Amino acid sequence: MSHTLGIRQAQKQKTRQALLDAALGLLEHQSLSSLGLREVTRAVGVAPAAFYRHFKDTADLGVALVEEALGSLHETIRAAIVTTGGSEERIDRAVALIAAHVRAHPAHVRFIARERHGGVAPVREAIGVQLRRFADEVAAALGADPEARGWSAEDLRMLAGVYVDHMVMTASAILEAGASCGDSVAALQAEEAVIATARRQLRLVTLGRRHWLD
Amino acid sequence: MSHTLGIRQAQKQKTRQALLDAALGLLEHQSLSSLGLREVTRAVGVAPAAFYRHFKDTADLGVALVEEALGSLHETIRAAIVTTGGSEERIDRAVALIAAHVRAHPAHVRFIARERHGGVAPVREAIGVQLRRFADEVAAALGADPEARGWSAEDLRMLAGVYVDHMVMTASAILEAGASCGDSVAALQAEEAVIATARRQLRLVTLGRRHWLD
DNA sequence: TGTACATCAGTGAACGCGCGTTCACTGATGTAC
DNA sequence: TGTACATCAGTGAACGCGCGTTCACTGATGTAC
Repeated sequence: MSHTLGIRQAQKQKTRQALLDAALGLLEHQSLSSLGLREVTRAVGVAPAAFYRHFKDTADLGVALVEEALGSLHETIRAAIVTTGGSEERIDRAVALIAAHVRAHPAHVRFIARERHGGVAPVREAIGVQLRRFADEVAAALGADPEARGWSAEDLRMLAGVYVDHMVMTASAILEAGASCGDSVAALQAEEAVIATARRQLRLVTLGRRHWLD
Repeated sequence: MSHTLGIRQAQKQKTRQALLDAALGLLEHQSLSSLGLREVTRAVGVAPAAFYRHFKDTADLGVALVEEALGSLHETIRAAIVTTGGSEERIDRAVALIAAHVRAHPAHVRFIARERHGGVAPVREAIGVQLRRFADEVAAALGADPEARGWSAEDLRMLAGVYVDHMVMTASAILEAGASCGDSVAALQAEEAVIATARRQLRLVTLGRRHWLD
């Protein structure tokens, strides 16, 4: 039989998750550095003091949000890496995966884009660490590809950095495109334009990659 | 004879600039959305109410900071555009110009990177408008180059977007590299590594660009 | 040039408010026998 | 199974504090004659 959490632990987890969800919602229109502990507990419907049973302060909650947000992104990246086929199809699938990720987790994407260079150092650092980890993973995958024969480790890392940065920028741009249009038809068109540009940019990178060792 | 401002106007400008400078300093360790009006006036040494003689609120001050920060960046971009020579030299000079810009205006660069996706909508939009303007300008310059024969307007805009985004990312990365090392020798080394990577990335783009119409 | 009045950048006191943090508490859940 | 005690997630009241905003004001600067 599976190990079920005690009722107490399960309830605690539920409250913790409610705090994280409420915070993520509130962060749609503000930065973490201005998010108040009382705002979050008010949104959940618990007493302010209850916050301290789960987090030291809002920066601590922010770090937890980083784990959550980049955990989901990690899966998307892995899925994009294992894609096979010609470069054109791989580009299309990678961009489609990003677009789907943005639609599935818009608040997570916004949070990462906003706090990546935000005013809360521990959160900024947590994001930096994870993105560097993603880049290492992408670099390893690129190195395994026969196309990368003759590439130095440094060049592979550079290329991986381009891909990871491009992914974050594209995700954020898709989000922004969708948000800046009141009309939902216009929003979809704007998103499509961003997606088309992202594909074009990846094609440019692919061409550069192909001629890197010329 | 030159038109000198009245004493009153000159004093007002001086106070206004002091508010902007103080705010920029305070924003090194926080986001605009958590910057308090009283913090700023306290740093300058004027009464809180004096703030309202210059700005409606801190978001309004933030928009003024965008003008200031991107005004200086605009000059750097123009300088990078008019660079001549082989692609390798142009890349070296463009990256050197960015590095010099970061050293000359670190707080401006930090502000733009932080607020580009930050929690204050008017500021985010002001930055977006200006960066799009820069991209238009770069696209126009690229279009004038004989290398761009046969490129569609859309492709030129895409390439310009790559350059502008890369510039902002690189500036922010140089800053971060310099800040994350306590040791100043290590900081310089870290900055150099970022600069070397940025050059490599631009070389990749140049190669892609050269084979775009193949 | 001198005088009388207008302007307005900056003052300082006051306001109501929500903040983060602390504390002793309650009562449901967990545990030992 | 039942009982007695321990744990601890969440409560609610209290605290001191700094916030944004308002207002009548002051006094240097500007202007008209």
